[in-house]
Amino acid sequence: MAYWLMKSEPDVFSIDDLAARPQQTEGWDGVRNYQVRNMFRDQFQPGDLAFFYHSNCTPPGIVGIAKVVSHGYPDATQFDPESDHYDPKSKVEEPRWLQVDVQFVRKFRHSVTLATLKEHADALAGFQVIQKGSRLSVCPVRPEHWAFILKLAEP
DNA sequence: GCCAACGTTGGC
DNA sequence: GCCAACGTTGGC
Repeated sequence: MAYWLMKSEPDVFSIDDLAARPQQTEGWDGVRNYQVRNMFRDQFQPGDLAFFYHSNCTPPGIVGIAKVVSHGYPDATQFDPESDHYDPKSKVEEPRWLQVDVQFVRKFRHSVTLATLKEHADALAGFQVIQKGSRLSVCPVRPEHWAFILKLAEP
């Protein structure tokens, strides 16, 4: 079982939105980055856990946990001309973009802000989110980092 | 296959 | 709103 971090802008889709969905489950669609596509395709497994990260907000940080509940599968929005994520170059026979489904697990009483994460740069060496210029919307989390951050969130 | 131009992300 | 960092595109 692997650990992940998934970013979302709370104005667009927050952890509270996830908790309010039917079955508390939502398709993580609209990702248009090949590295993330490959992670969805090759590495994501049902049962994996992910930190839910709020980006582009004040303050940015990890706000809770979601569970991966599907393998990677074609993202329907790439074929929908009405969608913001429409990709005219993607073919149904050969979908370019994948999504996974995630389910709400819990929200932290206190989120772990980016500033807090940076204060623990030593313990979190190699953690992508505190790397300057890190822009991947989905990234792997090492088990020791996962455990360390959990202790920050729920001491 | 290089690389400049462009678009996007996301912290501040 | 600014801007640094990065990914992608497309001309050559």
